[in-house]
Parts: sequence; C-alpha cells; structure tokens
Amino acid sequence: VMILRSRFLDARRKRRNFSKQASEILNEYFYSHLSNPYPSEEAKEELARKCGITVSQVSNWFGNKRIRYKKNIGKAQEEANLYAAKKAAGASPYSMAGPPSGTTTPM
Amino acid sequence: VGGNGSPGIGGVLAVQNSLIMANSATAGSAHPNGMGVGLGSGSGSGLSSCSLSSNTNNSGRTNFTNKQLTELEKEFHFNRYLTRARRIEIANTLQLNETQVKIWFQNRRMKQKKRVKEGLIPADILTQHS
DNA sequence: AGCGCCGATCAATCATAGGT
DNA sequence: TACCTATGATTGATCGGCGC
Repeated sequence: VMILRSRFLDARRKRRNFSKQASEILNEYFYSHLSNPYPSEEAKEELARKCGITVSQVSNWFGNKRIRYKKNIGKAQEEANLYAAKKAAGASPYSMAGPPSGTTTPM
Repeated sequence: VGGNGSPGIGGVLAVQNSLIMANSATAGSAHPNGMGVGLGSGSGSGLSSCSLSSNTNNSGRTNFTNKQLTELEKEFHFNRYLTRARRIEIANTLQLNETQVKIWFQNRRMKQKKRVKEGLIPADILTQHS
C-alpha cells in the first residue's frame, strides 16, 4: 500500500453504468449461453450496437461477468438464471450466432 | 467451484496459476552503454528502489514500480519491438525478468492497438507507418 | 523443437456510481 | 455524510494457436 498505486490520476475509469436496457441485453445473452458465455467477435459487435457501447466494453462486461458469476454460483445467481429460462422460452429477440449446443443446458 | 457443478463456465474457466517465473537472470554483463535511462520522472519520489527484488503480490502478480513503468514506456516509444539484447539490457536495468519485459511489451502493443481501434490515438508514435 | 507474437481471457485491484 | 456494495476499467500473467 504504501507502494504506489498511482497510476496517475488518469482520466481512466470515469465510468458510467450502462443503461438498464443494455444490462438487460447483456444478461440475457449471458444467461442464455451459460454453457459457453464466450460471444464471438461478431456477436460482440452486435451486442455493442444494441447496447450502445463499444466492443471493448462488451468484452469487459463478459470478462467481469464470468469471473463474478463464478465467484458466486449458488447465490442469487440462480435467481438470475431465471433470465435464461424466461427469455429463452419466450420469444428470443436476442439470440444470435447459434451455439452448437442448443438444447439442454447441463445443470 | 464445484466440480462439475458449473458446467458452463467452470470447464473453460479454470486456469490457476503456477509460478514459473524464472530465472534468466543472467546478468552479468555489464553493458556498456549506458542507456541509461535518464528517466525523467525523476522525481523519484518516494518509492525509490526497493532493495528487495521483485515485489510480487500474494498472487504472483508483480507490481511494477513507477520507475520501471516509466522506463518501459519510454523504451516502447522508441521501439515497439525489442531485440533480445535490448530485452536483456532492460531487464537487468529494471530488475525484472526477461519474460516480464517481454510480456510487458506484448501487452503494451495490444493496448495501443486497442486504443487505435477505439479511435483515441495520440496519433504519432514514430516509426509507425501505415 | 524452441521461441516470440497475437488474440482472448483470467484474476486481482482500482476507482467510482449508487444505495442504505 | 459516512459506509458499503455493485460495477466498469486496467493490467500482469496465462492459454492456445501460428509462423518461423
């Protein structure tokens, strides 16, 4: 701690949370692809467009999401899993890049 | 994480680290040239050099000092790629492993590329031609 | 036959936003 | 206002693949 953490007050991290709708879209994709939450470059581009954010931000979001989801498992995460069930079952406005494994989600 | 419990992520997401760092220290030689590194930030400010060798975190992640980062950054602007000789020289000067210097440059190149892609680019970085 | 590089990702941490 | 959590971003290091 005494040790430098001065990464220069860069203009870095002046973040702003994504819109509620953007989070909705990202979560939908994540939970409906839980068996392989790694969107392709093309999928990231489309998600970025729909969410109004950059591809890098989409990548950051998935990176954080995967790690944080993993760190929980067994928490309210199951609740969020309801995302997939709900959306996947109903209309699926946001499904793209069909993953090979379509059916069955282990778990 | 549960063994299979998390099929999805668990499968692919398990990396764990193993310390391998290494040793290539080889040092030795004295390198004429003093590249020196003048470093401007001189301010040395506090940190100064820790007498200890690598200050790695509890998790193996190294916390580079300001001095090390400044030097690496300076070198990067001079050349985006390192020669073996230069790498060794820098590693010795900054008290880092060759691997750390190598990795730092790789990450730095990726970082710059990302910035360019995002549109924010200082626009220069010599030796950069289309 | 081993090395460096790239691209994607991980894992820890930083710094701020938002909520109480 | 202070404390705490959620969350986006940064970064040293790893993994798989590729080219030489």
